[in-house]
Amino acid sequence: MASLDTVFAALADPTRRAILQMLLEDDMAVTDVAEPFEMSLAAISKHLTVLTSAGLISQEKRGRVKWCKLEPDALRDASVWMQSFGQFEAVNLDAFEAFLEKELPGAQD
Amino acid sequence: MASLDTVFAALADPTRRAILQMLLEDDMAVTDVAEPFEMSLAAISKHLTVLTSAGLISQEKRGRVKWCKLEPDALRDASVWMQSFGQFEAVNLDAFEAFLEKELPGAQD
DNA sequence: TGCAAATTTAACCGATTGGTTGAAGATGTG
DNA sequence: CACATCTTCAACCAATCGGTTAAATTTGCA
Repeated sequence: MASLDTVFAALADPTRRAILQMLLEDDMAVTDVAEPFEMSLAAISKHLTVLTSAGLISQEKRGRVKWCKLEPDALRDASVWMQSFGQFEAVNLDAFEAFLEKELPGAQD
Repeated sequence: MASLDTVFAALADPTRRAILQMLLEDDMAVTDVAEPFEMSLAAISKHLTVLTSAGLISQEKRGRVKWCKLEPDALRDASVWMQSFGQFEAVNLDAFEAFLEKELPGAQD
């Protein structure tokens, strides 16, 4: 399971975020992922390795071609982590804590 | 306005995420932020600079003491970006609960 | 077989990161 | 004023990052 560290670090690069956007459309071969970028194929290959070890994509080789597939589930932990901050004004935090306490008996402040 | 790059990069470090967690409780002075960590005050000061330039916290000096305050709005852009991937529109309380268990084992607060 | 295509590996590079230590600034207090 | 407290700055260090080029590897095909 990839850590929050590796997920956030993977998302911190604009090239990698653009790759994820592209893969939202469809699965792609490495060469096709690299095409719009003005950098070497080797650099894109490294970016794809980073995304894979963060669990954000998976890669499957069929013949000569390695297909890249988005794995959006990997964003769940990161998204939950962020939204716990982003919405703490919108939701009633005291009520939320009360909820947690009810759902997790023994969890004290 | 801080970029997605700097926000995600700031979140990619566990010390900085722990600092944000602490600031969820209340505003804190730099020295108090540093107290639980086994690293120098200068290192924490650098982490706080990173968080500030990402817009995730603000710092205000009153007297000798510089107070650190969480700025959760800075997560909105990043959150919106992640929402473009679909299934993370709302806070899922069950997922949040599971996440807390994983990130802070035995320490619900 | 022999060549072209798809992708990774290796070696290298400069910039950045996350940490250290020690000194230096600010600012309250006796 | 003298001194302690709060925080940053400066210099340094090893490790990592994002990129390069060139060579190697794996696979498909005429």
